[in-house]
Amino acid sequence: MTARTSPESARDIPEATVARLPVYLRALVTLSEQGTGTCSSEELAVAAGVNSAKLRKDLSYLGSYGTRGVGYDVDYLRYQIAREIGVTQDWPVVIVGIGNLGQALANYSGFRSRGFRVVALLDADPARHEAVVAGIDVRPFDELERIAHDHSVAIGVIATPAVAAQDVADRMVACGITSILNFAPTVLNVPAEVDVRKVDLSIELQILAYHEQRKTQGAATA
Amino acid sequence: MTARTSPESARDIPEATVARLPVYLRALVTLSEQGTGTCSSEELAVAAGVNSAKLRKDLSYLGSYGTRGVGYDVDYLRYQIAREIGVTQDWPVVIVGIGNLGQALANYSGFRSRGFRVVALLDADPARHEAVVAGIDVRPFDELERIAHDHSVAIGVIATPAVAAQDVADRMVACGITSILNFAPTVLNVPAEVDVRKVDLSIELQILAYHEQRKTQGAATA
DNA sequence: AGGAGTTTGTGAACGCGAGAACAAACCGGA
DNA sequence: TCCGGTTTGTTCTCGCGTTCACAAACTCCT
Repeated sequence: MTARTSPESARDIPEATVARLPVYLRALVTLSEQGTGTCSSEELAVAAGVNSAKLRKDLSYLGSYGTRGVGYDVDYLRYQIAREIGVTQDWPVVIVGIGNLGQALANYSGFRSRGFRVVALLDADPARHEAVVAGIDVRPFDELERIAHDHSVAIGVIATPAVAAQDVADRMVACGITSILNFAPTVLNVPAEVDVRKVDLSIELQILAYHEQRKTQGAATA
Repeated sequence: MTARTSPESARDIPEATVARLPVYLRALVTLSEQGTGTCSSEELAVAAGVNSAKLRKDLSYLGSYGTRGVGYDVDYLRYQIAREIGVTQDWPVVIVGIGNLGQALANYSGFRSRGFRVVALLDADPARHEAVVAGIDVRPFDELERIAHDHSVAIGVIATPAVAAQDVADRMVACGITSILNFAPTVLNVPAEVDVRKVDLSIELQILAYHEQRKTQGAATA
């Protein structure tokens, strides 16, 4: 029987809620560093930039970690969310494509502090194999299989040009990587069991441009 | 009278559709470069990684640009979407915070090719003011007001550390900037008329980690 | 010219997420 | 122990987005 009621919550959390949990977690870390021991849903909601009703509903999917009339214990809730997301454990990550963006990612401190450990930087260009970025040697892309196997890597980051991204993704999937964060501006084709999240810098700007155009349109047309 | 039925479509496009239009645009550019003159909704949907029914409904908000029994003229549809988004015009953009990420953004060719022109790179750190990134001088942050005014900048990009982000946002808003793309891992407080879009690298990884944990959980518990 | 085949555009049903509103539960003081 | 004040957890309703399914419209072939 397939774990019909797993002991520790984790039934099925709505996707929209999952996307907000890291935001709550960051807000809690900030509150904790400020020395706040307890906070209400209203305070935490303001810190996270959301509605307090939505926040409470989100947290209710994890369980009842608050106390009515009091609020939430900051450190306790912080741990519970971290455990739910899975950042209490250590996630080995490999980054492929060490251009400007890849280097920025490798240097980003927000990864390590949240349970992600960059175990390798790979690039197909031999000219980059001499480099050391963020204290890590840049290695040839061909070593992907060995590294992924040795470190049991489950998460891969693609920061290559668009043309190379699909090949990289195919190789990653073949290595047993089942979660991919894709910064290349292209649509990746992967098996259904592999999760892909896409971050496209120019798309975000275009969405802003659309709204900006609508704002100024009225004045210009008049 | 406030343009009650503007001649060229643009009634009110659902937010979810707006977010996908840039994806369609990129797929159309790719098809056009491959020499494809016409495509069906099914072909375009595959290229964009979406459902064909959704694609057709999205396009229907712009108008009837297809031909039944035939499909869409690639270049024509491409122009219509580009015009709707607003990338047929030129958008001056200022980037604040020229660390690793800011440099990556400045060098990103996807901006210029889509109508965005980086008019200035600003940084508060004097040590960076000697640098030239992507052919553009890095200038002191204090010049924001002058540059924003001289170039009529409406869109700003924040790539600073989290602690500086709110100050930068405040100054941007005071300059008349009404659209902000925020890469700093913090919640920005801005007036309602200012659009903010957030890109958080570590949040995306955390979402992947959550699903990854769920995948392996069953096997580990058994 | 007419019919078979193809593809768009849209009406309708369905499911998910957001927000309001409230009962249940807790704390502190008398 | 009881009561007022506070805050959580949850129910309910509403609106948006997705998907199905099909009529309308176009092309091509005979």
